Amino acid sequence: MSGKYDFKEVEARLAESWERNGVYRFERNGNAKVYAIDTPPPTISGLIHVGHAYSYSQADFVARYKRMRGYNVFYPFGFDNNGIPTEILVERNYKTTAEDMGREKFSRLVEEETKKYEEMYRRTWTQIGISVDWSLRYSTISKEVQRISQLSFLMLANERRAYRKESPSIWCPKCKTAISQMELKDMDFKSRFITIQFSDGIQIATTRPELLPACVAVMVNDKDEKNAEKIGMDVTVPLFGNKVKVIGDRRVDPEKGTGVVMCCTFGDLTDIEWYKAYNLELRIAIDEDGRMLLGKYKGMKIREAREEIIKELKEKGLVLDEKEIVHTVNVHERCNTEIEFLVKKQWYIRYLDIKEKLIGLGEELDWHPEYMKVRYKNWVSGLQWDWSISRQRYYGVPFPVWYCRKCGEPVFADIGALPVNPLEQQPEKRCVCGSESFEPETDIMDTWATSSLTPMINGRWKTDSGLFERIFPMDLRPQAHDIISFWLFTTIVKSYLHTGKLPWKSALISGHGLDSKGAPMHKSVGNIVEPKVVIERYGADALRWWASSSAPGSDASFQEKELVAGSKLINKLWNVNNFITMNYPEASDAKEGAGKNIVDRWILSICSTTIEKVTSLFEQYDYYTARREVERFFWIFCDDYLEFVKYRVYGGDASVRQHLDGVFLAILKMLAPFMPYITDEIYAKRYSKVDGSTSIHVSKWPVSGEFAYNKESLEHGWRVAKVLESVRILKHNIKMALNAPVKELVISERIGEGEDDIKGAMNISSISIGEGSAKVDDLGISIELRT
RNA sequence: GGAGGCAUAGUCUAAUGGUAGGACGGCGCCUUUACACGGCGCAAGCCUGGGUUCGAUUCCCUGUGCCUCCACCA
Repeated sequence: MSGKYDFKEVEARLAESWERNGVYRFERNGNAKVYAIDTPPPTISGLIHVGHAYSYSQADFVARYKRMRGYNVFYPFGFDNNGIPTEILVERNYKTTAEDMGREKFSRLVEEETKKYEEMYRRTWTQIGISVDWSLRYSTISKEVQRISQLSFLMLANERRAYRKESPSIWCPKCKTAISQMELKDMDFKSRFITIQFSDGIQIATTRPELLPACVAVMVNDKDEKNAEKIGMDVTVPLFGNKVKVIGDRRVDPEKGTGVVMCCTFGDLTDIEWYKAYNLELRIAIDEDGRMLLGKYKGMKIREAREEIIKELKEKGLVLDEKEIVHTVNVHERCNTEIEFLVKKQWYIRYLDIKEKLIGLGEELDWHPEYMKVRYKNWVSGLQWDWSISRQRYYGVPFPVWYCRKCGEPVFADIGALPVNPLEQQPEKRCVCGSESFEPETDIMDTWATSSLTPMINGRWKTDSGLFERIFPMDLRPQAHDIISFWLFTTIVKSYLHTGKLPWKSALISGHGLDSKGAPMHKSVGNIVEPKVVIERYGADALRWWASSSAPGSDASFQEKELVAGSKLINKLWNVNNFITMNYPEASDAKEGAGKNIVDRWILSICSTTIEKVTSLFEQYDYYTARREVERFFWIFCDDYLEFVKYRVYGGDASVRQHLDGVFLAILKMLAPFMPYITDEIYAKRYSKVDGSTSIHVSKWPVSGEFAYNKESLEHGWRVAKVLESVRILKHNIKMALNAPVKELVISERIGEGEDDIKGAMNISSISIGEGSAKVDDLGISIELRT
C-alpha cells in the first residue's frame, strides 16, 4: 500500500475504467431528477490550450458535485465543426481552397480532417477528467444536426421570422462572404486623412478617397453655423463630375475634419443609415473581391485606386491637406481584412422587434457571477441589425431552399425530407407559378445559426420522443464570458422563438485562462500552454486544481506554483491514506458516533460545519470558495488532528479508526469534484466496499448531520489546538525536535479535557500548574517547558 | 465615447469599517516510525488623492494603470 503515488499510471487506468464502466452515463429512463448541462462545443480550429481546460474543468466541478448529490446528470459533448474556422483550418493545413478543389471534394477532406481533430480533442478532454457522457456526443456538421438546424430555419421562415432581403451587408473581401456584426473586431491602421476640394467651396476630409465615385450625397450638421447654409445646394464630385445634394443631419460632427462628410454607398454604417433615411441613390463602387467597379479605375484593388485617385486629385490641385493618422477600422476577426459594405441578398432572422423581450429573458436567467448579466444587456440594447445568417462559403449547413427560375420565389424543402442539400436534390413540389426549374441556394448558414440550437441538438429535437422534454429547459449553461454576445445570446433567441422559454435556468460564466504574465494565449504570440504537457508533468488533478484557483467569471493566469500546490495536496492525500491503512488495513464501517475524546469531537464538529458550507457554496456555483473550505479543513486534519491522535493510534486505541475513516472519506468526497483521480483511487482501494459504490464519483455526497456538531467541543478543541501550537513554538525556539521528549509542561491554568492529547502529541511526560514565561495567543494563559 | 471587471508582500491570491489570511519563492530550525514531494517557525503587503467616519485596505468620489465587451472611426 505504501509507496509513491504514480499519477500517470493511475490517471490512465481510471480514465479507461470510468469509460468502460459507464460511470458518467446518463440514464435515459432513470428515476432520479435530471440535471442537464449545455456543454460548449469547442470549435475545431486546431489548438487546445490550458484555457480550455480552465473553463471546462469549472463546469465539470459542478457536474461531479451534482452527480454525487444523486442527480441523473445529462452532460453531453459536442464538436462545432461546421463553419468558417474549420474550413480555414483545412485550407491552411493543406494549402488549398474550396474553390480550387471543388466543393464536394473539399467537404470530404474537411470531414476527414475534423475527425482526426475530434479524436485528439476527445483524448485531451478525457485526460483532463471532464465527466461527460461520450455517448451523447454530437457534431454540428452531422446529418442529425443539419436536420435540426434546417428545421429551425424552415419554422422561422414559415413565420416570416427568417427573411431574405437585399441589403447592405458586412462583407469580407478576402473570405468573400458576408459576415455578421459579431465577427468583427477592431484594428489600428495607418492611414492618410485627405482634405478634398469639391465644388462651391465645399471641402471634405476623408480617409477613403477611392469612394468618391460612390458619393451620393454630402452631409453637414444642420446646426453647424458655418455649413448649414449649404444645405439643399447641388455639389459636383471632383474627378467624376456627378452632382449630389447637400443634406443636413445631426449625425455629422461639425468639429471633425471640415465638418462636411461625403456619404458613399457604402463606406461605413452611418452611410447605410443615411442611404436608408434619405432614400439615396445606390452607387456601388467596390465588388466582392474588393476591386473597383466604376470609371477608369475599374478592376483596380482598393488601395491602388486610392493612390491613383489621390495622385489625380493632386495633379488638379484639389488636395488641400494631407495628414498621417492612425485610425481604427473594423476587420474580419478571422483574417484581419478590412471589411466593406456590399449590397447582397442575405437571409436574416428578425429580432430587433423583440429586443425588450430578450432583455427580459436575460433578467430572468440566474447568472453566475451576477455582473455578467450587464454584458448581455448592453449587447442586446446595442443591436442595430437583424441577425444575418447566410454565408457565401462552402462547408456548413446548407439552406433547404431553391429559387424558382421563372418567378424567383423561394421554394422550401419539406420538413420530412430534411436534411436536404439543395445542390444535390430538387424540391419535391412545383413552384406556385407552376415552374419546375429551380436554382439551388448555394449559401450556407453561419455557424451560430446552428450552435444556437445546442439545447435542441442535445434533446434530439422533434425526433427522439421524450428526451427533449426531459432535459429542457436545461439546468446549466457553462461558457466563457467572451461569447455571451454570441453563443449565449443566440441560444436565448432561438429558444425563445421556438419554445417561448429560456433555454436554461442558470449560466455559469468562466473567465479565461491566461499565460503566466496575464496575457491571453495566442498561437501567434507563442504563449500557448498545452494541457497534455502539463498533465504529463503534474497530472490532470493538479491541472484541475489550478482551474479551481479563481472565482467564476474571473480570469486566471497560468501559474506553475498552483500546479505545485496541487501536487503537494495529492501527495498529502496519498500519504494520509498510507498512514491510516498502515495502522488499520481495513476501513471502518461503523456509523460516525459522537466521539468520546475531545479532539475527536472537535474534528467532527469542524467536519460537520465544513460539509455544510461546502455544500451550500456548491449550490451557489461557488466551487472556488468551496474548494478553499475543503482545503483549509484538510490541512487542519493533517497538521493538527493526526498529530493529536497518533499516540492513541500507536497505543492501540480502537476508537480512533472510525473517526479517521469517517472524516477522511468526507474530505475525499468533497475533493472528488476537483481531483477525480487521486480521490477515486483511494476510494477504490479503501472505501469502495464499506461505502457501497463502485466509484467515488457516483457515491453519496457527505451529509453534515452525520457528523456530530457540538459548539462547546468545537471551542474547547480550538483551545487545545492553540496550546499545541504554542508548545510547538517553544520547542522550535530551543531547537528541539517536535517529538523530542519533554519532562514537564507548566501551564497557568488547567485545560481539562485534552491535556492527554497535548501530552501525547508533544511527547510530554507531565503537566503542572504554574505561571509560565510564554503566552498562548488569545487564550490569556501562559506556559513553559521543563526538559 | 459607453459599459463591466480588476488593483493587497518578490509572485499569485483571500477576507475584512477596528490586530490583512493562504500559496509559491526566500531565510532559519527539526534526519519525527504517513509524507524531506515532509513538519515547524521567521521576514515580507493594502495603487494616488479627496470625502464619509471616533476609526477606511474595506464604503463613496477622483485620478492612474491593467483586462473584457460594445460603439465610433467622414
